[in-house]
Amino acid sequence: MNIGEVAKSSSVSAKMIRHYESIGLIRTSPRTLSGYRQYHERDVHLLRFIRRARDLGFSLEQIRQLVSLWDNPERASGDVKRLAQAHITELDQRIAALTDMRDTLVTLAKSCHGDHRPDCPILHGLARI
Amino acid sequence: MNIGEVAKSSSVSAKMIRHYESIGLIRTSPRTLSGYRQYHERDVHLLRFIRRARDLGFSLEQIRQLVSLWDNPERASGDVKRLAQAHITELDQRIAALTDMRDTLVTLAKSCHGDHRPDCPILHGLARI
DNA sequence: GCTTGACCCTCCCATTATGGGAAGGTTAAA
DNA sequence: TTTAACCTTCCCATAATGGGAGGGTCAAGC
Repeated sequence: MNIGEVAKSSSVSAKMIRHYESIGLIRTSPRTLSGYRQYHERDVHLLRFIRRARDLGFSLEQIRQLVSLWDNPERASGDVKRLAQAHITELDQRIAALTDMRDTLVTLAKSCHGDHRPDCPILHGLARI
Repeated sequence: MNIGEVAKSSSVSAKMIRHYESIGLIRTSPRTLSGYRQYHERDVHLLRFIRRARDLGFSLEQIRQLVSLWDNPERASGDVKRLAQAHITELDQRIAALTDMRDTLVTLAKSCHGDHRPDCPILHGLARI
């Protein structure tokens, strides 16, 4: 399989596949005589795994750990669970921070009459420390 | 005031103040003969405004618009409110996306016994498309 | 056999917001 | 006068992704 076909079936762009190779997230693939990268079905699986983990907000560094666990039949499921739970905690913190921002903005926006008059509590609220 | 003092009282690093100047978010400041940037109290206010907007998740492009509204006594409060509400919508979408990720991960983690055994539903869940 | 279009290759640059650090000039206090 | 704490500009780095240039390759149709 050439890179384009793998890209299509894994939903990871060819650009990104080359990038993942260059940073060592996936192994370098064999090449044809003319230099084309050659892939197999198992590469598609790995790339789908990576894509899905990205969609779930894992960083490439975290995915690197997940991949090494995935590759390793010796790993304990506890290792994977710990990684997942650390990531859940991280997501919770980001959600809480965004929710705080949102609530502050909603409060500011409520107090603004939002018409043609120049006076605006949102700007006052932003200016005040 | 030199840049270091402004940085301290606005909570915006000197590095960032120079950067904001270079991208035209704030005006170029006057210099001393030896080239030191000189600031006044109103610059501290503006930088605090920017800092607070950043903390609320506004991008620098959005802040550029807010600053021009702030600077402009002619602007209608409705303009500001529209910007704020667009940003609230954006925050809501990001919160929803993160919450989805979190819920998926929690479901996966729950189904994983998390002990020394190698079998792990989290990895199966990530691998499945 | 030759053209053509769809591939593929590498390399460089851009994004967003922030920071590190080098190399060198300035200021103020001891 | 020395010295420490400033300041300056310039280059590089981050994370993840994409755009595009310049050029090679492959397969199908003529």
